[in-house]
Order: sequence, then C-alpha cells, then structure tokens
Amino acid sequence: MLPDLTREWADLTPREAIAMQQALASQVSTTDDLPVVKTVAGVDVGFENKETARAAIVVLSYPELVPLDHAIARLPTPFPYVPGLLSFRECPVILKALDQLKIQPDLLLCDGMGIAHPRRLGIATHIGLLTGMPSIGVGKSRLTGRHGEVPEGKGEWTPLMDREEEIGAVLRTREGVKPLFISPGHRISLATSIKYVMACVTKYRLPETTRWADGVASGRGQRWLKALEDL
DNA sequence: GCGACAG
DNA sequence: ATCTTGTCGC
Repeated sequence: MLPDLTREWADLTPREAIAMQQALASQVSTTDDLPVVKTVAGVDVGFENKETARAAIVVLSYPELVPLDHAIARLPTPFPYVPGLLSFRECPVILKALDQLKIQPDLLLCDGMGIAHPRRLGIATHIGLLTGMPSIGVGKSRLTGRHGEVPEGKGEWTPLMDREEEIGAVLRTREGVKPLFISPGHRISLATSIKYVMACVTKYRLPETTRWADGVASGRGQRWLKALEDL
C-alpha cells in the first residue's frame, strides 16, 4: 500500500514544497539498480477540469511491448501547476493508480523530467523515491538546462547540461521529429534510460508506454480501453 | 529588474 | 494540461 498524500500535501505552500525537494535530492540514485526488466509501464495524468485529476497507467511486456495490465484513478487536484513543482500536483493520483495494478512494473516511464530539474527532483524522480521503483523522465519539452543541436538520425542525442553537470539527454526518437528530453528518475543511469526509451519506441515519436498511457488517460480513452479488452 | 518556465 | 479546424508534409 503506497502512501496517500492527498491530506499531507493538501496545505503545502510552494515554499514548503521546494524545501521538501531539497531534502529529498540527496536520496536520489542515478546508478543502475534495476531487476531484469520484463515489464515496463507508462503513466500519464489528465485533467477532467480544474477540480479533478485522472491518472492512467498501462503495463507492457518487455521487450514485446504488449499491454498486460492497466489502471485508472481519479482524485481532486491538490495543487496548482507551478513550473518546478509538478510532482505535488500529479503524484497523489499516480500513486493511487499504481496501487490498483495487479502487475507491478519493473520500470516506470513518466511524462516530464527526472533529474533534469532545478533541484534534481522532477516528477519521475519523485515517484521513484516514493515507490522505490526504477523510473525515467520522458519530457516533450525543456524545463531547465542547455544543449546544442541534436543530430537528425533516429536514436541520436545531445547531452542536456546544467553548468558542468549532465542532467539528461535531448533524444531524437525518430528522424525529422522534435526531440524528447530524457533524464534518469531513480535507480537508473542516463545511458540506461536512453536505452530503454529507445527500446520502447516503435514507429512514433513517443515511446509506446506513454502513448498507451495518454491514450487511456485523456480524450477518447474508450477506444484505447477497448483495445485493451481484446487481449 | 527581466525572462524562462515539465504537465 | 486544455480549448480547437483545417492543413502542410511524408
């Protein structure tokens, strides 16, 4: 049973949230410490309105990428969107969804950043710390850090730097598409993160994990859920 | 003081 | 994230 943060985080101020991130940062590990990966999961959070957050998680077999399990959870939105504090808005409902899974994944890919964050505590990292699960941040745009041009070829990447520190990779998952911002969440290195993200990419820009998750999380989720039933 | 700013 | 139609390109 994962912690229910709905209450604990209810009256958190941005200042307290930042202090919490700074306190947790020392516990993050970017050394590979994962089991043999037989399952990977993607998680995504959508908002039905300003009031309600909805998380969807889909577990896929690895390396086949066939859907095996899924969960959807809803919870009141506990925190406004503040750049750098995304996890306080989305973690509670994600934990609730994770608790509903029959199959706990070996690796979790989250929308957003891992350590590529001002205090090295993006949502993927925070979820990793809360669950103990190896995690990777897969962002569609940049939060922080600098980088050079990204080579055009599929699988090519450029380091994302904060001063002298390598905090992630700007990865071209397909030729001719906007690159993704990949960073270690917890219990995984950058090189290994890139490897698993590319292994989850088939013919689209986004890895299958996140494609399944946000297909189920938002909009026309019924269409995706029906596909899951036909297993 | 002026921008930048995951989802 | 979410609101939204047509449209440009492979």
